[in-house]
Amino acid sequence: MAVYVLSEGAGPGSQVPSHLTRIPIAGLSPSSDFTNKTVKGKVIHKGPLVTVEAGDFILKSVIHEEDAMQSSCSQKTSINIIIFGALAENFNHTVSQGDVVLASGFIVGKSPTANKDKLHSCNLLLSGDDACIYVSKQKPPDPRCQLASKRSSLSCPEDPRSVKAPKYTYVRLDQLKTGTVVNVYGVVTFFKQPFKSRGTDYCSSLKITDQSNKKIGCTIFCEMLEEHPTIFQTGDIVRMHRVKVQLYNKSFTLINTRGFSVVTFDGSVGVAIEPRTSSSTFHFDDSDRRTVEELRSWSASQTLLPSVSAAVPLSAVQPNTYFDLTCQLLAKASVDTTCTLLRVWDGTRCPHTLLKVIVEPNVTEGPSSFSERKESHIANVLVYDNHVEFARDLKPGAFLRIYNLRAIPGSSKVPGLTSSQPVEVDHLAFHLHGGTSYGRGIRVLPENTPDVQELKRIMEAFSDDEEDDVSEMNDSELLEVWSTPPEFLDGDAVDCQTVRTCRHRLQPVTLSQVKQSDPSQVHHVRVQLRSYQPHRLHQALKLFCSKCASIQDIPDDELVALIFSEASKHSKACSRPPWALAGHVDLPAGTSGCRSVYLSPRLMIPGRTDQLIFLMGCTLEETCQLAAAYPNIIPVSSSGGQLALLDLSAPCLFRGKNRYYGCKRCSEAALREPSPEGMEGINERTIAKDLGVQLLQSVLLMKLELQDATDTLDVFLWKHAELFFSVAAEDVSANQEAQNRIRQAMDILCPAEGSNGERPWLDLCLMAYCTEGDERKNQTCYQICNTVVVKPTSK
DNA sequence: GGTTAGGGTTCG
Repeated sequence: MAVYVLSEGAGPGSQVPSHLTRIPIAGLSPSSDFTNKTVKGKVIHKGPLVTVEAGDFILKSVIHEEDAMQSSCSQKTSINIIIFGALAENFNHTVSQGDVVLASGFIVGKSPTANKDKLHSCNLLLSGDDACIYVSKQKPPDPRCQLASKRSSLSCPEDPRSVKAPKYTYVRLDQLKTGTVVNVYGVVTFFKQPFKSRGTDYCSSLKITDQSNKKIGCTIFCEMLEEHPTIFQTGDIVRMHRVKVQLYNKSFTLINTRGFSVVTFDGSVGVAIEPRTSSSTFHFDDSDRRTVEELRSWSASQTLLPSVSAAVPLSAVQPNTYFDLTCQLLAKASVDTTCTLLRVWDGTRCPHTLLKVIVEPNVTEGPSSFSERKESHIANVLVYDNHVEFARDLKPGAFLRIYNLRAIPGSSKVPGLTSSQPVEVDHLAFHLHGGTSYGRGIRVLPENTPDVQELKRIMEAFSDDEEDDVSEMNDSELLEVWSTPPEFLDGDAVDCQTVRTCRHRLQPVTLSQVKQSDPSQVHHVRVQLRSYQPHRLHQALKLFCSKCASIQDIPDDELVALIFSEASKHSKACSRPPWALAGHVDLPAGTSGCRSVYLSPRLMIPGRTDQLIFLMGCTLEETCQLAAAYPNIIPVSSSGGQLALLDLSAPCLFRGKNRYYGCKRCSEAALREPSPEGMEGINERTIAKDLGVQLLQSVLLMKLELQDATDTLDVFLWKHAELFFSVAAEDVSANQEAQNRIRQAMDILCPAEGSNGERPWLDLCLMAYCTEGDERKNQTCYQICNTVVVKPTSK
């Protein structure tokens, strides 16, 4: 007694046991013997599953013989079939209307409904061990059927793997149509952990992209947390079924609809494809596997996608940065109603002195003290507001990822019972601010994730015994390991000047192996830096347009100064735009005179009238001086009697020491009145939007020559350059400290010829990819990814 | 069945 699903396309006949013979429906009569006989028909009606008593069922169906054997129009070729017991339940799960079935082991009875339904005068009764139904799926059935096929362990007698589940079709993100319900695949470029909405559900917010390069926002409302996407980091791949395409703010958004389901995969090339889903019905076949692999490979080659991970180990945390921390919770304590202390570690030691928070032992969950050495590896994380509720459910021992954690230097203002720790410059405090901006939140990581496995490996190697520490090795030992070719080194034995922040579980390879590998792969290497370009680090700073992907040098100051002086020559009285108010601003002391400015009356809010000024007739030098006093300056000049923006070769905006440029190709720049809504949180993005300017982004671009015992290799440092140096590219142009940080890092990684410094070994994650441009088509390039320079521990 | 939100850092 079973329902067998036959493989697609083979036709029911080919996989049915050969001792069975098919007979026509029309010729059935109650008296005959039907041992080893079958009838075949399409299911034209499928009744509900009726429970007679617990575990006993009846189901009525009608099949129609389409390729009627020896039949004429007048003959009855549709017949009722009544199925009993577990077979009925099985049939209900497996068979859909439209399927073609072949039944055997039946009894033929007299149909009591023949007069009413005008069907065959007989019916087929299927019950007991002899009854059998072979199904040939004719169309994609309700996806819920897959659950049934798993539960009831349906199989085809010849080949269990031939059970074909329906094939879903997936819409590329540039093919979305408003109002349709679609299935999609995408690489996550932004996400928020589910947070409580004002309604009844939790809300997940994410943005995804695919090979079409379209970025689509998605909003998922589900009451149950487990129904939400299980996203651990940007770069993860999601597959969503039954999301509706809506238009919001002229952009498509995807929102879950009835029957929504989502599966998430790790997005890294080379990591096992393990679906993360709460859905027990989910379907995954070779074509899904292919899709995931293609998206991984494509994503790895995209320099425009956000960093694969913002994850930084405690050993590489820099003050004044936001980062993601993968860690284990050791203990926690409620500080007050809006703040909870999480004591965490990741097995590495932060070179900065960390803030100490003292709480009473009786409010601490988990151990209230640790060995001195372990204590030095523990970070105190203060989580606020909405995160307090989430933290309440966390258990010591859990593995966590804390998103958008902020490292604040020198802060001693901590609520509750704190030590009277003096404010020292090097003290670092970790805050998870309230809200969900930038995906702020906490997620518990399951034990089987690669990240947690890696964490455990590091933690197991941790010893409370100070002597075991590698840093305690004497110089001659260090010299010995440093002069050993990298392929002979144990992965952890050397103090490396860099650490990888990725989760690829890859064995390090040599550069010669890298060169022999296929492109679109990720490699881990241990190398030295032989040389790098440009040596004048300010030349490493470029301007990048995220819209047209062009990259250009930062305009030379002389050129910019020339544009300003030319513009100021032509700055005579001109008609002001109807919305603007005209005024004057005094030049800084030491220079004489004053200059025309224009203001928007929308900004004439007490206390903030000078938030944004349009400045006319100033030299570059004067503008820079005024930028110290006015937070936002837009240089303008007179053009044809009208007030106009300067040529986009010059900065379109000064904000303090920062200058912002627009893309000439992608901007439709014009002087427009600032939008009032922008004034609440005025910044370079809101201003650029008002002016129609596509802002150029500061990026760092360097070429590094790597070497090991086997070969040398030129690689780029671009997409993850900010992570590598722990600086914001934007700061590099205006901030001496950021410039020094890069200079110092490069001096350590690649000491100048003749200096005493040894070239340190570097653990790097390298991404290989093919260039797509016409000129250098199919050339393999390499970029350093997921790698952070570690500063030597301050003595 | 309809609603929630619609990314863009902070009180600490």
